[in-house]
Amino acid sequence: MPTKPYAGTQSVRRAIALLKMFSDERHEWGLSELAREVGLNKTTAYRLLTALQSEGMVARNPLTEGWRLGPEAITLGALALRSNDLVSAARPELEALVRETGETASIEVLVGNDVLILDGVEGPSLVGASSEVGTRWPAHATSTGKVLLAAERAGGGKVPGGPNGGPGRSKNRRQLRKLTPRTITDPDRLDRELERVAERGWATAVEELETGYVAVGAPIRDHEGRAVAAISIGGPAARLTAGRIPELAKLVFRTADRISRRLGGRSARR
Amino acid sequence: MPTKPYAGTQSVRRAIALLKMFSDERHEWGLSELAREVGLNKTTAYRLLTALQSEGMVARNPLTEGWRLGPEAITLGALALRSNDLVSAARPELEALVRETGETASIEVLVGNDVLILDGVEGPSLVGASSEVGTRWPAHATSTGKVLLAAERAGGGKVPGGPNGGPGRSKNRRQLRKLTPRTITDPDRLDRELERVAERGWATAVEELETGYVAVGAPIRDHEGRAVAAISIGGPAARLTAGRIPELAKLVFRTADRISRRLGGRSARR
DNA sequence: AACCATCAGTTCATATTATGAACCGAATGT
DNA sequence: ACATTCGGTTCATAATATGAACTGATGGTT
Repeated sequence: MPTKPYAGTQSVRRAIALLKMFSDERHEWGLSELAREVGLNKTTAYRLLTALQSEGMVARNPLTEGWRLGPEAITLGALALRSNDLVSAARPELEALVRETGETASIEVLVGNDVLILDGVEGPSLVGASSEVGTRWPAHATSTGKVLLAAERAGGGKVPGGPNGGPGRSKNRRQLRKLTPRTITDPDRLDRELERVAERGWATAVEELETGYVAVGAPIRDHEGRAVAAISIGGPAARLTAGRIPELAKLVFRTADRISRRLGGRSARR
Repeated sequence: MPTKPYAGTQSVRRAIALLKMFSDERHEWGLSELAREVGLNKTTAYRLLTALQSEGMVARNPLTEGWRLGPEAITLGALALRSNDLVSAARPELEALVRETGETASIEVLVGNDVLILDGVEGPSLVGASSEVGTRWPAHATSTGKVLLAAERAGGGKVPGGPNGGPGRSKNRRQLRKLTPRTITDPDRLDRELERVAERGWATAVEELETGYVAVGAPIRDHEGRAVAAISIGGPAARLTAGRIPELAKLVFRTADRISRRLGGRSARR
């Protein structure tokens, strides 16, 4: 079996790969460079792009003639977001949490080694975290990510950078990015941290994602007790002091539990 | 030329067609029904779906085993939205407009025969319009849509239901949907309305989209004077009375003009 | 001004790739 | 007990996607 990474349609995966090349750093691509970057023949890239264009998934900047994401991507994304039951179930609880704590709250899911922000409720403070829906952060540096990774780990799943990746799991061995001086990048340390998180049921991220930013997260569980999402509150380190963390953790934990029950999930107590 | 609607990759277009089957009415599909609905062989649909799944564009509901949109769709959509320069340019102006008028404002683009909401700023009133980003409305029943269609028309473009569709333009001849008793559904009447809109530079939609809802819209133009988007304010008919329309139109028009200039566009004066 | 490099986009012969009829076993309904 | 419908798989076939080579335009360099 030389190279057959996936059964299925190659051209479709290639097309999606093209879409994924767009990022906040790079809204727009020229054909040649884009093709080069994804490792496709220019002709192939061109054909795939025109196909995507005909469906509105990409569009061309009339000025620069560059390729960018199209309106249909927006439509689909918004729809995907709305069809996520988690968001609607969590919204009122998040709002309540913000009222209680005065900090910004959000709900996130694990996708790959990142957490994806599904929804956010801004706190009243001016110095607050701005949680942009749809953005992603490295899981190992966030409270929500730790909570979800801890659940993965407990379920025998693979954890990024983890030392216990099964045989042949080379894809997973990639480096844990250091985002601040306090980001946990040592796989063993992360493993121990996750073990602790799994035990107590909530996680913190103290200036591990961004200097000066602190967050506390807890898991939302489905009817089988699997952690399907996590919520957190976050704000400046000046307000989320070590002394206040336990109290906040309790609130976040309880809110997560309430959302779980809304979804027909069981209590977070293991 | 028998059937060769587009050059390009068939499987990619089919895959996107699958994605587009998801809607607010239908978050989730079973394989067979979905395949039947898009007119694909079940095997083909299955393969395309697994390919999309491997890229995270669709995901499966672990409970029902049904197919739904995946997290990657959310990521892409949010990114597409952020990479739209219009949104960031318009935001502060829309906020100012809301402060001035007390009504809800939004910015929209034309995609096909619909307008797509790119961004919205809610008014302070409780009885307000809720403008959900990413949703679409039939262009002919909205103020923004009329503004954009009027520009199409002026530029010799095709207009939905329009009598002046070029020869062989059958796709375009489809019926104008009647959403309220006041929706314009007669192509000739719409044509006259668009002519008027093009002349004066702004449009209204008085209980044409939804009974009790009134909106006023004006176009945003790029450096070549092409209308690339439109903004509007909208609210309950009780507040947006006929007497108040001209004054509101002036405000909306000026705001649109200001956004155009922010984008390096020229003044809306033809 | 001649040159070179790089761009977007097109052509076309090739075989790789996607395709769909038929099939399987499991649920579900009658 | 039988009939449907489901999700999913197999496999021979040809239709489809592929990429090397080409065109023509643009822009920078010497």
